[in-house]
Amino acid sequence: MQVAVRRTGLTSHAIRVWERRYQAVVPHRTDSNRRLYTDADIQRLKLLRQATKNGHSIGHIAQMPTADLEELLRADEPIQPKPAEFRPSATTGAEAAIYVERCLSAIRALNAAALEEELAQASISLSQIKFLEEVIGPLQQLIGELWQDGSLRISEEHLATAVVRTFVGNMQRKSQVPPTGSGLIATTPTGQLHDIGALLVATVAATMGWRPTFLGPNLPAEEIAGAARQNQARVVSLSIIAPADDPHLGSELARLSHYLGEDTTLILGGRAAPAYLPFLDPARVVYIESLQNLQKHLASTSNV
Amino acid sequence: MQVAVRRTGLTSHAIRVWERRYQAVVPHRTDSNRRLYTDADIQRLKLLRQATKNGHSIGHIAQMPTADLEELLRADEPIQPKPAEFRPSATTGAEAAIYVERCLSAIRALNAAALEEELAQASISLSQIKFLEEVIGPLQQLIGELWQDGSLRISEEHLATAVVRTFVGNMQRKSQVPPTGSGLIATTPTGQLHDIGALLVATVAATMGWRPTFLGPNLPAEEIAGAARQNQARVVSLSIIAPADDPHLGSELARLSHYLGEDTTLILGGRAAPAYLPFLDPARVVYIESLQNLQKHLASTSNV
DNA sequence: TAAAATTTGACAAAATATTGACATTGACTA
DNA sequence: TAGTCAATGTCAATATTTTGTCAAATTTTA
Repeated sequence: MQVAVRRTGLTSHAIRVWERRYQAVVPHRTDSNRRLYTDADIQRLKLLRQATKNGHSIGHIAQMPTADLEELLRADEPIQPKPAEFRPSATTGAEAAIYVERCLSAIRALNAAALEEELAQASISLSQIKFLEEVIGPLQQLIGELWQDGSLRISEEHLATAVVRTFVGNMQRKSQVPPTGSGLIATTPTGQLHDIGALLVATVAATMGWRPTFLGPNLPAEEIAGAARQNQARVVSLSIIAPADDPHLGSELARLSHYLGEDTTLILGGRAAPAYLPFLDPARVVYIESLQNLQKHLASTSNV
Repeated sequence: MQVAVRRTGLTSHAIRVWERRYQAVVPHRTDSNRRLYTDADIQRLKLLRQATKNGHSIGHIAQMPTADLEELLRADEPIQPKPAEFRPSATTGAEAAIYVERCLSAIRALNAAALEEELAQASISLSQIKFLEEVIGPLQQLIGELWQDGSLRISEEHLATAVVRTFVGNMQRKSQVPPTGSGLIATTPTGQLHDIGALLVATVAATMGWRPTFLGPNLPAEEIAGAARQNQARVVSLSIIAPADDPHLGSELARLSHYLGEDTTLILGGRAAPAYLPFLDPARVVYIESLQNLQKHLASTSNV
């Protein structure tokens, strides 16, 4: 299955040869002898790939239990020191909301370690895209609203931002598959100070084989265009949260669109983004309202 | 095993020759005669490497029990910081400078992956405190200067900030030892927008058994005091880079000092910090000019 | 029919191991 | 002062193993 290829970042040859030589992953077959990989198989292949990238020889690790592989990676990359801990799993729909709730409690307690533990739990128990879209996204929004209210202290907001940014930044790094795809710039334009949205975009792009470059918030049009050129980016993605009536932003975006080459697509996302679409040539810009949408769009563009 | 090379920072040649000549570490072998290192082997190699860097000859220490090696390194530590014109520190200083140079190249290429790789290399090759003080610190300063010059683009600065922050944030988390010590707040006061310095403080504190809370930049005195109270922090650390003549900052600091309980120490660090010492009661504030200094101070305070 | 998947055998590139040599360095000695 | 020598890291040459990729033949899918 070529789905496996896309999701693991391995070549089909490699997957088959690992199966043939080491029985690293032995998938089920259809009646017509096609391989059928489960999510667990995919996950295991990803772990194997990561471990081999860290220098382990495939011959040695191919037969390890998956749990040992996770342990191995944790030892190599001392970035995820959290041992999993069992917890009554909530109903799938409300599960994300529960995590958001718990995260907020940790923030209120100014407890960075607890917040991080919650995020780690959530990211394990949810699929990546769900985690980003249903935990990180709502959490950010909630923090923003409470902050507007005045019912969240600045220090609480700061702590949350610091922890979330490091966590998602790690996710991006960890989920980077090999550089098969083209470049993508993720940032926010002048006046937009919140860059977590752009970081989410970079993370999703990384898992899909793109080569994302995250440039943080508040970047002038010229800078964005320059970076896009230097990185030969085929996509520039901007996150625009608020306000919906920035008098400069419209022209800034128009200018950016003008600077970008014909072969570079502009993607806008974020709550306030629709307000600025009229400033742009509809043929040159794509508005995405969710990360799943982004995922689809990147998938459809990547082969061109 | 190539893993050994990556995790110890030694060359494969060195590892083999140490084995051949001194039996420093004799790993198990596979059927096909490949070396297989255990975690303990790796740890021992790391210790040996560190010890040889401190000037011990490998021939003398290669056969020592691992416990003695640890002892040896502990004994060396306090000696290292002292001699400023000593040769070892000169060589390692040069080594750090090389890393800084390479990091800058990666930044100029807008290559986040390369930058991160350099940081990882440097952090393996240098002791933690040196890495923070001689690589991260100078790199931040260099970036600041180039940015003032206008010879560093905003996008480059943003990228560097994002990568460095994630990297150091990870370090803090990873080096957190069990929470034996008291609480510490690391942040910057109103007007101070650069928070990497505070992050460094949190990292050093984490390694020393303190329980640091990093609150990001630009926090009003009331917020800082509130967070300190809530976290029962015994130390509040502020990083003050520039400018040295902020008209509000003096009174802000005085106010903060007033809010803090008698048992809470205020630590100031950063280039512009000395300018604001006159605003504070000398008995209630400590100025630290380097991370090593901070390390000493925390060590002397922690047992009280 | 064209594209994609499977199997098998083969091959080339990369990694590892072994051995011996070489250059540098610092200490000791004539 | 110059020379000797041991210690140490690096390198080259060669043999062996490991591993990713490819090509060809065949089957399945769209």
